[in-house]
Formats: sequence, C-alpha cells, structure tokens
Amino acid sequence: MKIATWNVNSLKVRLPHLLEWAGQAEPDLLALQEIKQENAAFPHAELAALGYQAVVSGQKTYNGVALLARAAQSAIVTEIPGYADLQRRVLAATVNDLRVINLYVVNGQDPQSDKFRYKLEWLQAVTAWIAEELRSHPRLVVLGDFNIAPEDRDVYDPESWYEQVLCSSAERAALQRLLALGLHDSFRLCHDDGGHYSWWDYRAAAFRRNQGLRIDLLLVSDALRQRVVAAGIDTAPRSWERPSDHAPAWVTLQ
DNA sequence: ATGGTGGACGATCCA
Repeated sequence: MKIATWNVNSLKVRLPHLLEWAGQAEPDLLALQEIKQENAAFPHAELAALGYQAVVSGQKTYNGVALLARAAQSAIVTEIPGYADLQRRVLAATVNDLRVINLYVVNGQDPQSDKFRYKLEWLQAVTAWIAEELRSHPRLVVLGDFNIAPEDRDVYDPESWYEQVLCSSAERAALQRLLALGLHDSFRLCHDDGGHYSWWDYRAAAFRRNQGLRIDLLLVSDALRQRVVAAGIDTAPRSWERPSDHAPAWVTLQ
C-alpha cells in the first residue's frame, strides 16, 4: 500500500499536476494540504476518473485539506476535539485497516509572533488528540505538511536556519512530544543521509540550488513500523511548470 | 542585496 502527502498550494492551480502525478505514482491514499478552496469547488469528478474517492475539509483562500483514497473512507473527523479552530487544517479517516490523520500544521511565521504561539498551542492540542486516537487505532498514520524540519540534517543550511521558524528548538521539541507517543518518521526508517527535502522557497532559485527543508512527513505508529518497505520524496513535480513549492512524499507499507 | 516569488484577491495577507 502506497501512501503519500502533498501540499499543493492551491488545488485550483495544481489540479493538472495532481492528476499527472497521481496517475504516474498511483498512491492508494493521498493527503493534500493547502487546497485553498471550499468543499463545493472540489474536483471530485476528475479524481474519480483516476479511481479516487475524496473527503474534504475545504476553506476559501487559505488552508484546506483533503484525503483521496481508492478504498472507502469512514469515521471522518475534521475538528481537533476540544480545540476551537476556524482554520481547516486536520482531516482524519479510517481506510482499510488504517487510521489516517492528515495535518496542515500552522506555519508560525516567526518565533516572536502571535502566529508562532498559535502554532505551539495547536501542536499541543493535536498531540493530545492523536494520543487519544492511538488508544483506539493502534495502526495509525499521521502525515502532512508539518512545517517543522525535524533535525539539522533535514535543512540545507542549518546555520542560517538556526532558531528560525520551521527549525526552532521549540517546534522541534513539540514534534518530539508527538513522536514520543509512539510514532516514527518513515523517511528516517529508510534513509540516514541529509540533502533530501520536500519544500523549497519560490524565491532565490532555491529548488535549482537544492536549498530546501524536509517538512512534509509521514509518521507511522509502533504497530506499523515493521510494515514500512520504502519511503521517499518525489522531487520531479517541483521542476514542472508553475509548481507547488512542495514535492510529494510517500511511504509504502506491506 | 535585510531582498527574492507565488497564490488569492482585488489592498494586502500568507507562506
């Protein structure tokens, strides 16, 4: 089973890339972030033609997440329990024998900003929710745009990113608290080296120079760890015309 | 060089 995540940065603009990539890569399950459109605008028909059924938590202008799957999805959750949030950033579903949680983690802008406080508060609420989900769903995948590079080896220039947003110790500690629930970064179960990134700034020719960060993650629970066969990031779509600033990341499970 | 680009939307906000 192949599972993937992709921040498409506007599904309206990126639908041709999505159809092209999904048609080639053939994931069984694909989590999307930053679709930036309302549920009513979602391109169900185009994706159904590729064999996908979608569940959507859309929002106009900003945010918005979706889950595409070849199999039926059930027990849909679009809110973090007990945490009032107008921003559409989470989507959970049960697919086959897996529980899947799609996250578009708050960016945070700058460690001194109000948005950063929101990021940490949001991560705390999500972690509490996932702890609860794990109790009833031991076979859990948490995937999405985490807006956190877990370690310096996930950053092209750690010195210039030191204590900057996406890399700060406060964010990394929050991610570690999530992982400590019994989740594993599937990419790191398969690869030890640096230089692998999933996001490159649109500016300063960052992709051409491979100046990126690995911030799009697929976490698997203890019960799924032994089923991980391979993991990777498909950088090709980032080189296509008018790309998302993120590349799709994936994991295959036995 | 304290910038640069891109999406949404229609002046800035967000990333």
